[in-house]
Amino acid sequence: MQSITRGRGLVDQVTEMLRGEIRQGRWPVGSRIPTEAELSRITGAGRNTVREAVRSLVHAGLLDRRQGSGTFVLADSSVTAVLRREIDPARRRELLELRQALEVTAATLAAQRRSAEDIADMRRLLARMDRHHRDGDLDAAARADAALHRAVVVSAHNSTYLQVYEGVVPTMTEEMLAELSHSGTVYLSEHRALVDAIDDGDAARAAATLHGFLSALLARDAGNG
Amino acid sequence: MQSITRGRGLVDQVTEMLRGEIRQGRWPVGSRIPTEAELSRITGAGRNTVREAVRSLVHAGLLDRRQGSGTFVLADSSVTAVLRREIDPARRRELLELRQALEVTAATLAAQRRSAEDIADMRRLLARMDRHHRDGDLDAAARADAALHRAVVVSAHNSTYLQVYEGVVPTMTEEMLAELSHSGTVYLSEHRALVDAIDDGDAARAAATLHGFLSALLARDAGNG
DNA sequence: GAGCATTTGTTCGTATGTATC
DNA sequence: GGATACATACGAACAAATGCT
Repeated sequence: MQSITRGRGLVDQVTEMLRGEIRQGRWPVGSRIPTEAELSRITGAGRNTVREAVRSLVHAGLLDRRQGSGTFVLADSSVTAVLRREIDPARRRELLELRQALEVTAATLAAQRRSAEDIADMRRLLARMDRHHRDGDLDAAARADAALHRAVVVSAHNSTYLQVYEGVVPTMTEEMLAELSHSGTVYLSEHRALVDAIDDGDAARAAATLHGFLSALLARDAGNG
Repeated sequence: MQSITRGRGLVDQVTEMLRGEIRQGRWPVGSRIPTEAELSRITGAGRNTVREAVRSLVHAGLLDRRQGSGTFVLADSSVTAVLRREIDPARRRELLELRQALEVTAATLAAQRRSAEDIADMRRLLARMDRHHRDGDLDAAARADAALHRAVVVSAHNSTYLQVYEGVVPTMTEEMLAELSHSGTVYLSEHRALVDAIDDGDAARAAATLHGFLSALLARDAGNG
């Protein structure tokens, strides 16, 4: 018979198998997963069972099903998917404070653990921010900005941490875009100072730079709201 | 609750309705929700439709279904539910660092925003920790310890923050229990110093106390591992 | 332990809307 | 517009687990 035992929990078994493929990166974010017919053949489960398993991952925010087109990977972590959906963009203060908590500590750790590639990534994103800003492409500049903040968290080398932070990234990127198209400033020098501090391995200075930057945003937000 | 219009996305409508009842506390954590037959009657949707909606919330970690017994509320936030399930207890260092990020910033905010009730809660938990420790009930002492840390985050008055933190609490409580039954020490004076600093409104001292405490745990963990 | 009511678990069949060719 | 395939929703019947008497 098949490798999957028939009866109770069959859907859950298939669900876990799909989740595993996604988590381990064999089906990267953005890619299309095999058709239901193929999945049915691969797993040995009925097509109805496969459909149900896929649906539960759609509910969980990991997959996106488009009729006639296929099923695509939206995120590789349930934590990220749920946070992205649940975080209320209207609570700007709360979001900024969460960023402050996560990023300041991440900057501290990044200064202690950064690799050469980490630094190269951050410098590349800095340059990209600068270039897009000069070119007037504020949309791209905001995305580079968000990517730079994420790169700091990546450099902390803590995957649990990164899972939580990535749930914040989409909402944060939206905020940055609105903010940037409104004010036009990119705070390039502040970001450069942050990367320099991490590069130097100066944890205290990295934390202080980021803390000051986010505090300024918070103070201005309190003034507006 | 509101009745439901037939058409597309009926399952999603029911799901959102159930989620709303849970989020708004009309169905508290631990309580049993109406039977599928009742839900079907209340919403006007068929039982299979209700089942599908319930299933998605089961998968999200908000509900728990027991055959012959009923369906029970497990958590009131998807963020909390997913984090609780996904956080890997084996990654002790990562978890401690996440706690450090969340709790140190929370302590800072708590010192600025604590209410009289917040302080009363924390003092009550401090006393409980002490009492259980003297009585030799380490299990209860560990739970009071975890509850105290949670109370600090509550005092920060940031619900987004609390959602994330509560996902960490169950795993953290387990750790504390293992830790406490191993070492037998409760660090009562450190906790008292933290509460005093928050009570005094001294943000810097509160942050420093908690940062020092968690850093010590991290350092010892690095030594062991 | 036996019996019974309640509740979820599973699987059919059927009807109806909806997308695609 | 018509035909086909698919997705969605409903209902019904029975199985299995639980809790209470």
